[in-house]
Amino acid sequence: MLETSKESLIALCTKGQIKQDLSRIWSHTHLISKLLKSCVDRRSLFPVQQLHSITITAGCSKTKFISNHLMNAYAKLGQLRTAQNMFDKMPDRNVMSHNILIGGFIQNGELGTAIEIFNKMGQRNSASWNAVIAGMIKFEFNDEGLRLFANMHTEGFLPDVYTLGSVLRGCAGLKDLIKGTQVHGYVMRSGSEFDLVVGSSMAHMYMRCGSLREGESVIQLMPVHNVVAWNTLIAGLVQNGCATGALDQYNLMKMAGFRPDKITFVSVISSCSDLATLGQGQQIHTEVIKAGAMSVVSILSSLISMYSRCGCLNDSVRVFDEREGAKDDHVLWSSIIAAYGFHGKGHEAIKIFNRMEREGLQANDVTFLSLLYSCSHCGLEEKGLEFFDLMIKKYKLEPQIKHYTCVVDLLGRAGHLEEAERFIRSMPIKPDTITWKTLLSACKTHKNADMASKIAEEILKIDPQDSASYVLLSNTQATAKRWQDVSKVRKSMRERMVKKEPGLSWFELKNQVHLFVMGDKSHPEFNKIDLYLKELMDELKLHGYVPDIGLVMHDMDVEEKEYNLVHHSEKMAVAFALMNTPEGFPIRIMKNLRVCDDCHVAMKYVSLVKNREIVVRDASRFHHFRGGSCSCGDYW
DNA sequence: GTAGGGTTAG
Repeated sequence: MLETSKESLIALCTKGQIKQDLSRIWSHTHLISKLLKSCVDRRSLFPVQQLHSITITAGCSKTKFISNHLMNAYAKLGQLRTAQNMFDKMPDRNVMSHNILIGGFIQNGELGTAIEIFNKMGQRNSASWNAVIAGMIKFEFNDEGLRLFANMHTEGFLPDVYTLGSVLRGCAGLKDLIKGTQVHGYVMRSGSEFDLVVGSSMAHMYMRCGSLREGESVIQLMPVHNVVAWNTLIAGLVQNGCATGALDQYNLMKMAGFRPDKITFVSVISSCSDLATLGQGQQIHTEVIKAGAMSVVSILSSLISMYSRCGCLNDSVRVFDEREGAKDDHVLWSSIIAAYGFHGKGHEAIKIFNRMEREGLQANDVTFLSLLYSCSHCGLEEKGLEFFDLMIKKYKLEPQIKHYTCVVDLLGRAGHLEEAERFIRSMPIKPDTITWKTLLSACKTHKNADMASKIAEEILKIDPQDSASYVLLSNTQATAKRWQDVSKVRKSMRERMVKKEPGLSWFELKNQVHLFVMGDKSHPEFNKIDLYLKELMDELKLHGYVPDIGLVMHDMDVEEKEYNLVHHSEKMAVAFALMNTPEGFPIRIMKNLRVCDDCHVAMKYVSLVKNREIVVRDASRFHHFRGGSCSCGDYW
């Protein structure tokens, strides 16, 4: 049929390297289909065109088998118009021809055209359904994808592992636990729960819906694992706030003989960010270098963020400056802007943004969010409002709730409380509890107890169980010495059974994390710490420290109040750190809530009296205490 | 043909 010899055909597609398995193929048509496939894998279009003309000369270009494969190659290599032309001219299209074209359009982002082809198909098979369902879910039309899954079922097609994988991804995208659990039922009935892809997708679905336990058990029940299954588990743990568990699984994964890939690294680096365990972060950074992955943009952005959140801004800057690979990736620029902002260096953040504009890089919504955040955290109200304007007018970006909340923060921190409230009420999006809480926190900073009560009401209308708001409100009232109001807040908390989130601080010593819970005596060295704390506080008092007992919520006498204040988790952590580190060694402490006023004052005294640099990361930012003052300028 | 990830307000 074909004049061209086998060897020259193979040479054409494999750059002269004749492969054993290819030269064993006898049928020319079979060989051509194999060669086309290899061209797609190597993403080279030229040999495809060559093969096309050869088949035309040989007169076999119109056979169904060959033309389907040619069309597939064109479609996969982005030559959709050519593929469609062939499709239109095909005398006898079959289901496969349709499916190929659908897949091609989906891969090239033309979902609409793919759906059109699907709708016009007279006959479909499971693969046709799978292709459109996967496409819909890929482009986040999850609802539509799931609807199609139901249609597929009513038309008598049985879902296979491809269908189930896509559908589970759709449920994950929608965070729809109910639908996801129903699909779990299908999975069990079809006996595909042990399939690697289905299992990982299902575990991912559960974890995205917050069902950590179910996700873990799906993974554990799988008889065979691969890197993706491990990654699903590790990422699921971090995303559900279980960073310690993620790092444990990471170690187990390595012990089981799996090599972490870029996605594993991203997840574990982000765990170190959450825990602010610098030592482990550095260790993983070394592993990344050894694995030769320092040019992967997602890893670099995680590293920049990790170092910043561990209190080492210099290292963030170093990773950014020495970045290999994509120098113009806007995510890296956004990361470094956020890193500066996290440390209260708004002017530096703005400089980076200006450089970004000069270099013609496209800032996106995240860039602006980081920028607004940086401005509000160092009192650059005017600048921040300018950027908000720039974002809308010049960059044509539609602000999201997060951006609006930043603006509220900008206005509120600067003391323009009424303007902030007006701004919230005039927003085109409905404010959420976070937006209101931002304003409430500004009320506390500026000691406006009346407004605080009003704003707290708004929040409790949306979420009556929001403990942080009760605490903020009560603290604001306490600052204004409105004791009756304080007890009113506490009463309603009791009535509604709202529990205050306990204050936690932790400190990393020799790669081990020591956790301190407010008022908790369970640390093995509690007695020693307690004794040391007492001495420390007395020493601070000699230098002028006065405990701010107004902040303690409970009805107690002065001595008890002081005792309570002394056992705030960050004070216990700093005592433990002072006891266990050499003189002059900087101390890094992390806290889950915002640092309280009294601890903030005490830390300043500690840094002065003990001549130590203390870095405290609280729920919203960093505080660098040195020589009796704090980098936040008492503004947090 | 299929799965898992990064920067981001409080």
